[in-house]
Amino acid sequence: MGEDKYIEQLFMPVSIGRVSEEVVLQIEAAILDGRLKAGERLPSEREMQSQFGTGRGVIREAIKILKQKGLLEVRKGAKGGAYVRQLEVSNVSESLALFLKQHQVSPETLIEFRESMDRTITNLAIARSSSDEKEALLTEALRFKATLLEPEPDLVVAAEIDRNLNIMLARMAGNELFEWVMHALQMGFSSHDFALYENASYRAKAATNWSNTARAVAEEEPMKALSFIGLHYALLRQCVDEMNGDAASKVAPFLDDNTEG
Amino acid sequence: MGEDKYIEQLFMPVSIGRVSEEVVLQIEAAILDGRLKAGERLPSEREMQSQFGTGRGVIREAIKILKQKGLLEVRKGAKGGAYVRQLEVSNVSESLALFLKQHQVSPETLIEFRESMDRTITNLAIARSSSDEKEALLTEALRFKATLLEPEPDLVVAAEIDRNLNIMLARMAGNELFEWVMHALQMGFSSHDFALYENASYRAKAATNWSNTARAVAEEEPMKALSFIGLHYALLRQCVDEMNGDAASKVAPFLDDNTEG
DNA sequence: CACCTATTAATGGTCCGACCATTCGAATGT
DNA sequence: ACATTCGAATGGTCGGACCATTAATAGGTG
Repeated sequence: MGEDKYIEQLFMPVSIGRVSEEVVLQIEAAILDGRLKAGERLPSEREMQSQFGTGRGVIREAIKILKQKGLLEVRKGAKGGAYVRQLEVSNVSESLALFLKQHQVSPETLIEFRESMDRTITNLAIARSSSDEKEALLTEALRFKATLLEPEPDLVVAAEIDRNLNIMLARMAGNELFEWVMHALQMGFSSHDFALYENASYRAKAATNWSNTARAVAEEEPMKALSFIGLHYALLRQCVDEMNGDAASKVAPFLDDNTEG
Repeated sequence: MGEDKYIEQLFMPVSIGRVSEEVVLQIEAAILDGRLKAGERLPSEREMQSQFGTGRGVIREAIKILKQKGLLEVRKGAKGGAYVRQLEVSNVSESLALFLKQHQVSPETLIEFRESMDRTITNLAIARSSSDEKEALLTEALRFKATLLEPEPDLVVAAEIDRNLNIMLARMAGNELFEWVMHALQMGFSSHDFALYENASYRAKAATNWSNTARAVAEEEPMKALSFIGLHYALLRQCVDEMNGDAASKVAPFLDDNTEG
């Protein structure tokens, strides 16, 4: 009974404007204020229907929206219902990826942004991460190289490792924001990364370069690491240019000289 | 009639899994594939109801979700309906702001990230922006300073100018991503910026510093500009620390010496 | 007693039909 | 020619019904 009282005080009957919007706002406010915490369960649709003094369709639409926002998780069946959820990066990532996709951001714009972030991340990662983390990064980079140097490399697996390497490095920077933004960018970027590994020549260079970068990080050599980062993006730019049919001669041909350090 | 045929081919009757999800996916795919372009109108709910072979509630929930994603705009009345919309940054911003709010990101995390971006942005802006843009930035910075140095400064207006200055600078970098990410961050950050201007002492320093930064950009002096950027964030950190009751002594007291250059 | 199975109740998912509110455009009347 | 009125299209809301899924419970079986 006491619990019913709490719940009854949680929501006010809807009065103004678009009813469903109002319901969304009230529930969202309750969550962000902490009145509803992660893991807690909202009343059933039919209960809220009477609490808000509205139809069930309105409640359902509101729940769907909040679910889409990532604030709720809906389970069906007995003991089902809407549960408050901890927001995840993937929600932001999806939103950004959708935006990038519809806006047709040029590859160069993405490359430039990511390169600038990678440089900052690399510096921070070298300064802040533990030696264990640095070792783990190197190990993963070597696995990446091994995967790509096989006669018939599994590009799907390689792309997955590549993503993971980027995320690992970002996490080592010790600032969640870098990790999240990096994560978000990769969703709107993966197609280009993929292109880099379809060409056997670039594939080898990029793989070697990643392991060189990881080693420089492990050895706490920021200048070396940044050099390799630069080379990575130079390769990526060259590859993208070639795919677009631009004259490859625009890029320095001596990029071919990349060898194991 | 020909148009009806097109529309009929756009959507397939729903078959698998959660029906509403399927409807969302089909419409979203049609938009992202370009089969539905911005400004175009979707069939009415009742038409889609029969095209998808489902109930109207399902269609409504799907439309609500796509509206929340920012892909659709819904108008009521005759000639109303769901219209395809161009995605805006604010969608990403809101998503990110919501995330930051629920995750209680520490001020230092945000400051650090923004400072690193600001440094990159400043370099790019100096290199790429036109002299007209640089002049405009300086003019706005001076207006900002004038606003803040009044006896009773309007903090709301000041905050607005501050936001605008940041966006202007980011735009001058010539890469939309910086502008967008900056825009997104400000929504989860404004409270702290505000704090900086509530204290009269910080207020004067920050205002002067912004105009110094803008002048350095206008004079194409990147090193100077970056110095001022650094000072801005040093001030912000000090201010945040003080508000948290931490020992202010942790910050160098000679930050007080900031004067007009 | 312990374990498996069938029943039951709660809940979200879907569908239907009705009515309201808003908006546009055409018909109508000055 | 202009203003007014009316009708139709459309989204918004409501209430009820039924289905599908799930967890808990009751009951049977070893």
